[in-house]
Amino acid sequence: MSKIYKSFELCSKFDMDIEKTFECGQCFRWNMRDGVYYGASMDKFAKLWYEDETVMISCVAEDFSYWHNYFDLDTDYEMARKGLSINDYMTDCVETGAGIRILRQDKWEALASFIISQRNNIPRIKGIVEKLCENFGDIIDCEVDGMYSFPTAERLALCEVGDLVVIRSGYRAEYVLSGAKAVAFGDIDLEKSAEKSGEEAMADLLKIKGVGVKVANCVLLFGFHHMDAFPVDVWIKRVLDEKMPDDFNYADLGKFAGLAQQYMFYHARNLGM
DNA sequence: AAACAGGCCTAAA
DNA sequence: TTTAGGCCTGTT
Repeated sequence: MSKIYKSFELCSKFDMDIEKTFECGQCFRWNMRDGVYYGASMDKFAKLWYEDETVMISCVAEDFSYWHNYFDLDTDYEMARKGLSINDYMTDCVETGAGIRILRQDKWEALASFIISQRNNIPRIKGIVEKLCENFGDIIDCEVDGMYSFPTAERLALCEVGDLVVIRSGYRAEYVLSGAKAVAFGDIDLEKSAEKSGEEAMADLLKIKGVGVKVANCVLLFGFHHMDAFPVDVWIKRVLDEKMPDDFNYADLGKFAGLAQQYMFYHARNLGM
Protein backbone atom coordinates (compact mmCIF):
# COMPACT_ATOMS: atom_id res chain seq x y z
CA MET A 1 0.00 0.00 0.00
CA SER A 2 1.69 3.18 -1.15
CA LYS A 3 -1.16 5.62 -0.73
CA ILE A 4 -1.29 7.30 2.66
CA TYR A 5 -4.63 7.10 4.44
CA LYS A 6 -5.32 9.36 7.41
CA SER A 7 -8.16 9.77 9.88
CA PHE A 8 -10.28 12.89 9.94
CA GLU A 9 -13.36 14.12 11.74
CA LEU A 10 -16.10 14.11 9.11
CA CYS A 11 -19.15 15.39 11.01
CA SER A 12 -21.18 14.98 14.18
CA LYS A 13 -23.00 11.69 14.68
CA PHE A 14 -26.15 13.79 14.96
CA ASP A 15 -25.65 14.94 11.37
CA MET A 16 -25.32 11.48 9.87
CA ASP A 17 -26.32 7.95 10.82
CA ILE A 18 -23.80 5.92 8.87
CA GLU A 19 -25.67 2.64 9.16
CA LYS A 20 -28.95 4.06 7.89
CA THR A 21 -27.22 6.06 5.18
CA PHE A 22 -25.40 3.01 3.84
CA GLU A 23 -28.19 0.49 4.38
CA CYS A 24 -31.18 2.43 3.08
CA GLY A 25 -30.70 1.09 -0.43
CA GLN A 26 -29.19 4.08 -2.20
CA CYS A 27 -25.69 2.59 -2.60
CA PHE A 28 -24.28 -0.88 -3.09
CA ARG A 29 -20.57 -0.86 -2.33
CA TRP A 30 -20.39 -0.32 1.43
CA ASN A 31 -20.01 -3.05 4.00
CA MET A 32 -19.58 -3.18 7.74
CA ARG A 33 -16.95 -5.11 9.69
CA ASP A 34 -16.41 -4.73 13.41
CA GLY A 35 -18.44 -1.55 13.54
CA VAL A 36 -16.50 0.06 10.70
CA TYR A 37 -18.07 0.74 7.31
CA TYR A 38 -15.70 0.50 4.39
CA GLY A 39 -16.37 0.96 0.72
CA ALA A 40 -15.72 2.97 -2.37
CA SER A 41 -17.01 5.47 -4.84
CA MET A 42 -15.56 5.00 -8.31
CA ASP A 43 -11.81 4.62 -7.59
CA LYS A 44 -11.76 6.13 -4.10
CA PHE A 45 -11.75 4.09 -0.90
CA ALA A 46 -12.78 5.16 2.60
CA LYS A 47 -13.66 3.82 6.04
CA LEU A 48 -16.18 5.40 8.42
CA TRP A 49 -16.87 4.79 12.09
CA TYR A 50 -18.09 6.49 15.23
CA GLU A 51 -15.77 7.85 17.84
CA ASP A 52 -17.74 9.26 20.76
CA GLU A 53 -20.07 11.78 19.14
CA THR A 54 -18.08 12.15 15.95
CA VAL A 55 -18.20 10.39 12.59
CA MET A 56 -14.62 9.62 11.64
CA ILE A 57 -13.35 8.94 8.15
CA SER A 58 -10.13 7.38 6.94
CA CYS A 59 -9.22 8.44 3.45
CA VAL A 60 -6.46 9.89 1.31
CA ALA A 61 -6.01 13.50 2.45
CA GLU A 62 -6.52 14.91 -1.05
CA ASP A 63 -9.87 13.10 -1.24
CA PHE A 64 -11.33 14.63 1.91
CA SER A 65 -13.25 17.32 0.06
CA TYR A 66 -14.53 14.67 -2.36
CA TRP A 67 -16.00 12.71 0.56
CA HIS A 68 -17.30 15.85 2.23
CA ASN A 69 -19.29 16.46 -0.92
CA TYR A 70 -20.18 12.76 -1.34
CA PHE A 71 -21.86 12.76 2.06
CA ASP A 72 -23.66 15.98 1.17
CA LEU A 73 -22.41 17.74 4.25
CA ASP A 74 -23.21 21.21 2.99
CA THR A 75 -26.94 20.50 2.98
CA ASP A 76 -28.91 21.36 6.11
CA TYR A 77 -31.04 18.28 6.74
CA GLU A 78 -32.80 19.80 9.73
CA MET A 79 -34.15 22.38 7.37
CA ALA A 80 -34.83 19.83 4.63
CA ARG A 81 -36.91 17.67 7.00
CA LYS A 82 -39.22 20.54 7.77
CA GLY A 83 -42.42 20.18 5.81
CA LEU A 84 -42.15 16.43 5.18
CA SER A 85 -44.35 15.39 8.11
CA ILE A 86 -47.58 15.95 6.24
CA ASN A 87 -49.45 13.19 8.09
CA ASP A 88 -48.95 10.69 10.92
CA TYR A 89 -47.29 8.11 8.71
CA MET A 90 -44.80 10.60 7.28
CA THR A 91 -44.08 11.80 10.80
CA ASP A 92 -43.08 8.22 11.66
CA CYS A 93 -40.95 7.95 8.53
CA VAL A 94 -39.13 11.19 9.23
CA GLU A 95 -38.51 10.00 12.78
CA THR A 96 -37.12 6.55 11.91
CA GLY A 97 -35.14 7.89 8.98
CA ALA A 98 -33.38 10.54 11.02
CA GLY A 99 -29.71 10.58 10.07
CA ILE A 100 -30.12 9.35 6.50
CA ARG A 101 -28.26 11.53 4.03
CA ILE A 102 -28.77 11.42 0.27
CA LEU A 103 -25.32 10.69 -1.10
CA ARG A 104 -23.89 12.63 -4.02
CA GLN A 105 -22.79 9.56 -5.91
CA ASP A 106 -20.86 9.44 -9.11
CA LYS A 107 -23.33 9.90 -11.94
CA TRP A 108 -22.15 7.03 -14.09
CA GLU A 109 -21.83 4.67 -11.15
CA ALA A 110 -25.39 5.53 -10.11
CA LEU A 111 -26.69 5.01 -13.64
CA ALA A 112 -25.06 1.61 -14.06
CA SER A 113 -25.95 0.49 -10.53
CA PHE A 114 -29.62 1.32 -10.84
CA ILE A 115 -29.86 -0.28 -14.27
CA ILE A 116 -28.62 -3.42 -12.54
CA SER A 117 -31.07 -2.94 -9.69
CA GLN A 118 -34.16 -3.53 -11.77
CA ARG A 119 -36.20 -6.57 -10.77
CA ASN A 120 -33.53 -7.51 -8.23
CA ASN A 121 -33.10 -7.52 -4.47
CA ILE A 122 -30.36 -5.61 -2.69
CA PRO A 123 -28.03 -8.52 -1.82
CA ARG A 124 -28.01 -9.60 -5.44
CA ILE A 125 -27.50 -6.07 -6.69
CA LYS A 126 -24.49 -5.78 -4.41
CA GLY A 127 -23.12 -9.09 -5.68
CA ILE A 128 -23.46 -8.11 -9.31
CA VAL A 129 -21.89 -4.68 -8.74
CA GLU A 130 -19.02 -6.32 -6.89
CA LYS A 131 -18.40 -8.75 -9.74
CA LEU A 132 -18.58 -5.87 -12.19
CA CYS A 133 -15.83 -4.07 -10.28
CA GLU A 134 -13.70 -7.18 -9.80
CA ASN A 135 -13.80 -8.07 -13.48
CA PHE A 136 -13.60 -4.67 -15.15
CA GLY A 137 -12.28 -2.26 -12.53
CA ASP A 138 -8.77 -1.69 -11.27
CA ILE A 139 -7.40 -2.69 -7.91
CA ILE A 140 -7.67 0.11 -5.36
CA ASP A 141 -4.60 0.85 -3.31
CA CYS A 142 -5.96 0.47 0.23
CA GLU A 143 -5.79 -1.76 3.27
CA VAL A 144 -8.66 -4.02 2.19
CA ASP A 145 -7.78 -6.85 -0.15
CA GLY A 146 -9.90 -7.27 -3.26
CA MET A 147 -11.23 -3.73 -3.48
CA TYR A 148 -11.69 -2.69 -7.09
CA SER A 149 -12.74 0.57 -8.67
CA PHE A 150 -16.06 0.89 -10.42
CA PRO A 151 -15.27 0.46 -14.13
CA THR A 152 -15.55 3.57 -16.24
CA ALA A 153 -18.15 3.78 -18.99
CA GLU A 154 -15.30 3.92 -21.49
CA ARG A 155 -13.92 0.63 -20.20
CA LEU A 156 -17.28 -1.14 -20.33
CA ALA A 157 -18.08 0.26 -23.74
CA LEU A 158 -15.29 -1.95 -25.07
CA CYS A 159 -17.20 -5.05 -23.95
CA GLU A 160 -19.60 -7.32 -25.77
CA VAL A 161 -22.65 -8.70 -23.98
CA GLY A 162 -20.93 -12.04 -23.71
CA ASP A 163 -18.09 -10.49 -21.75
CA LEU A 164 -20.54 -9.61 -19.01
CA VAL A 165 -21.80 -13.13 -18.27
CA VAL A 166 -19.28 -13.26 -15.42
CA ILE A 167 -21.25 -10.66 -13.49
CA ARG A 168 -24.43 -12.83 -13.63
CA SER A 169 -26.71 -9.90 -14.35
CA GLY A 170 -28.89 -11.75 -16.82
CA TYR A 171 -30.77 -9.68 -19.35
CA ARG A 172 -29.56 -6.47 -17.66
CA ALA A 173 -26.11 -6.90 -19.20
CA GLU A 174 -27.37 -5.55 -22.50
CA TYR A 175 -28.80 -2.53 -20.69
CA VAL A 176 -25.58 -1.86 -18.80
CA LEU A 177 -23.70 -1.87 -22.08
CA SER A 178 -26.19 0.43 -23.76
CA GLY A 179 -25.70 2.84 -20.88
CA ALA A 180 -21.93 2.54 -21.03
CA LYS A 181 -21.91 3.20 -24.76
CA ALA A 182 -24.29 6.12 -24.50
CA VAL A 183 -22.00 7.74 -21.96
CA ALA A 184 -18.70 6.79 -23.58
CA PHE A 185 -19.80 7.83 -27.07
CA GLY A 186 -21.28 11.10 -25.90
CA ASP A 187 -24.92 10.31 -26.70
CA ILE A 188 -25.58 11.59 -23.21
CA ASP A 189 -23.43 13.95 -21.15
CA LEU A 190 -24.26 13.11 -17.55
CA GLU A 191 -22.63 16.26 -16.18
CA LYS A 192 -24.65 18.46 -18.50
CA SER A 193 -27.87 16.53 -17.99
CA ALA A 194 -27.53 16.91 -14.24
CA GLU A 195 -27.62 20.69 -14.67
CA LYS A 196 -30.85 20.59 -16.66
CA SER A 197 -34.37 20.66 -15.29
CA GLY A 198 -35.78 17.42 -13.95
CA GLU A 199 -37.96 16.93 -17.01
CA GLU A 200 -35.10 17.46 -19.45
CA ALA A 201 -32.67 15.29 -17.51
CA MET A 202 -35.32 12.58 -17.34
CA ALA A 203 -35.84 12.75 -21.10
CA ASP A 204 -32.08 12.37 -21.66
CA LEU A 205 -31.92 9.30 -19.43
CA LEU A 206 -34.99 7.63 -20.94
CA LYS A 207 -33.24 7.51 -24.29
CA ILE A 208 -30.95 4.84 -22.90
CA LYS A 209 -32.22 1.35 -23.59
CA GLY A 210 -32.92 -0.32 -20.28
CA VAL A 211 -33.64 2.90 -18.42
CA GLY A 212 -37.27 3.48 -17.55
CA VAL A 213 -38.94 6.04 -15.34
CA LYS A 214 -38.03 4.34 -12.06
CA VAL A 215 -34.34 3.91 -12.83
CA ALA A 216 -34.16 7.42 -14.26
CA ASN A 217 -35.61 8.83 -11.07
CA CYS A 218 -33.01 6.96 -9.03
CA VAL A 219 -30.27 8.48 -11.18
CA LEU A 220 -31.83 11.91 -10.75
CA LEU A 221 -31.94 11.55 -6.99
CA PHE A 222 -28.79 9.59 -6.18
CA GLY A 223 -26.55 10.64 -9.06
CA PHE A 224 -27.72 14.09 -10.06
CA HIS A 225 -28.82 15.07 -6.54
CA HIS A 226 -32.17 16.34 -7.71
CA MET A 227 -33.68 16.17 -4.24
CA ASP A 228 -37.20 16.51 -5.59
CA ALA A 229 -36.98 13.31 -7.68
CA PHE A 230 -39.34 10.65 -6.36
CA PRO A 231 -38.56 7.08 -7.50
CA VAL A 232 -41.56 4.77 -7.13
CA ASP A 233 -40.63 1.11 -6.72
CA VAL A 234 -42.82 -1.69 -5.43
CA TRP A 235 -42.21 -0.67 -1.82
CA ILE A 236 -43.08 2.96 -2.35
CA LYS A 237 -46.09 1.93 -4.40
CA ARG A 238 -47.27 -0.16 -1.47
CA VAL A 239 -46.80 2.79 0.87
CA LEU A 240 -48.67 5.11 -1.46
CA ASP A 241 -51.53 2.62 -1.81
CA GLU A 242 -51.87 1.75 1.86
CA LYS A 243 -50.59 4.67 3.89
CA MET A 244 -51.08 7.82 1.90
CA PRO A 245 -54.35 9.53 0.92
CA ASP A 246 -55.70 8.90 -2.58
CA ASP A 247 -55.16 12.48 -3.61
CA PHE A 248 -51.55 12.52 -2.44
CA ASN A 249 -49.11 14.05 -4.89
CA TYR A 250 -45.42 13.74 -4.14
CA ALA A 251 -44.95 17.30 -5.36
CA ASP A 252 -46.75 18.32 -2.18
CA LEU A 253 -43.59 17.33 -0.34
CA GLY A 254 -41.68 20.09 -2.10
CA LYS A 255 -38.08 20.22 -3.17
CA PHE A 256 -37.01 17.52 -0.73
CA ALA A 257 -39.58 14.96 -1.85
CA GLY A 258 -36.74 12.57 -2.68
CA LEU A 259 -35.54 12.64 0.90
CA ALA A 260 -39.08 11.89 2.02
CA GLN A 261 -39.16 8.98 -0.42
CA GLN A 262 -36.00 7.58 1.14
CA TYR A 263 -37.48 7.93 4.62
CA MET A 264 -40.57 6.05 3.41
CA PHE A 265 -38.50 3.32 1.83
CA TYR A 266 -36.36 2.86 4.92
CA HIS A 267 -39.38 2.82 7.19
CA ALA A 268 -41.36 0.40 5.03
CA ARG A 269 -38.48 -2.02 4.69
CA ASN A 270 -37.28 -1.98 8.26
CA LEU A 271 -40.51 -1.65 10.20
CA GLY A 272 -42.77 -3.68 7.92
CA MET A 273 -44.62 -0.70 6.46
C1' DA B 1 -41.32 -26.00 -6.48
C1' DA B 2 -43.50 -21.99 -7.84
C1' DA B 3 -43.25 -17.42 -6.94
C1' DC B 4 -41.04 -13.38 -6.50
C1' DA B 5 -37.36 -9.67 -6.33
C1' DG B 6 -36.23 -1.64 -5.71
C1' DG B 7 -38.44 -2.74 -14.18
C1' DC B 8 -38.12 -2.50 -18.89
C1' DC B 9 -38.96 -3.80 -23.67
C1' DT B 10 -41.87 -5.23 -27.31
C1' DA B 11 -46.05 -6.42 -29.40
C1' DA B 12 -50.81 -5.99 -29.60
C1' DA B 13 -55.19 -3.74 -28.62
C1' DT C 1 -52.08 5.28 -24.66
C1' DT C 2 -52.53 1.42 -21.99
C1' DT C 3 -51.82 -3.56 -21.04
C1' DA C 4 -49.90 -8.41 -21.22
C1' DG C 5 -46.14 -11.39 -21.46
C1' DG C 6 -41.39 -12.41 -21.25
C1' DC C 7 -36.98 -11.93 -19.33
C1' DC C 8 -31.71 -13.86 -16.37
C1' DT C 9 -30.70 -15.34 -11.93
C1' DG C 10 -30.86 -16.46 -7.01
C1' DT C 11 -33.44 -17.26 -3.00
C1' DT C 12 -37.25 -18.98 -0.22
